[in-house]
Amino acid sequence: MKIATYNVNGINGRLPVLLRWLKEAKPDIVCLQELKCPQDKFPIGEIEKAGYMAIWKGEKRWNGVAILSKGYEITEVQNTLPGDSDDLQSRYIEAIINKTVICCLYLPNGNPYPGEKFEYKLNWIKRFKRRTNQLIKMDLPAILIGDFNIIPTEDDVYKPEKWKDDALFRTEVRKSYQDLLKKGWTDSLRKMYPEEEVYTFWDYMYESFRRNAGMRLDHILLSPYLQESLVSAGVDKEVRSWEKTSDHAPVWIQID
DNA sequence: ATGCCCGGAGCGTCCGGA
Repeated sequence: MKIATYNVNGINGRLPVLLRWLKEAKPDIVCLQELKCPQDKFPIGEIEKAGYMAIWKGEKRWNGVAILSKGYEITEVQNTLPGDSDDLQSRYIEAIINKTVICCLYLPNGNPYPGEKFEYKLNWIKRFKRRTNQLIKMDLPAILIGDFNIIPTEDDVYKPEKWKDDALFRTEVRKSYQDLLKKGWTDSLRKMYPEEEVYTFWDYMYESFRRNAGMRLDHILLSPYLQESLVSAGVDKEVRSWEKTSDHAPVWIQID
């Protein structure tokens, strides 16, 4: 089973790129972030024509997450992250597909630091950890997948010294990612590529892609139940070079 | 390197992103 995540940065503007990638990469399950479309503007017709079922949680202008599946039925578990009924941002959707819990997330960016947005990010992480700890206790096949907006280590960004006080790289944010790994979650891309440079995002500005000034923000974490099932993983970096592309590239794993 | 690029909303020019 091939499972992928792709921050599309606007699903309607990105539709030709998304459909081309789906056709070429043939993932079974896809988690999308930054739909940037209201609930009733999700292009479900085109997605179905491409052979996928979908569930999604839109928002008028920003955020928005979706889960696509080819062949396997999707059972939605929840489409908000529990723990704050005042939080109306569409950043979390969870489903069971092929007996596996798929947690699709678009974790807040948190910039500028310090400030309200950074505090919102820390709170969101706290709520997320409550859910991930529940899943660990249940000892079942589960996957945390999406745009974490966290650069896990100094090896995951082109010039770490420039990002010290950025919300993507602050020590407390990095620590929270390491805490997930300590609880038993496996960073699948890092497991498959322990030494290599793995970037998933390149800014539109400053010719970042040409200079390979990238960072690793999109992650796929496996519950202990699944850690021996990981077969392969990768980043479809060439998609970042296509016309009218996203600033993120698709990331995928293959599990037994 | 963050003034520089994008998408969305909507029609001038913001906001948010990372």
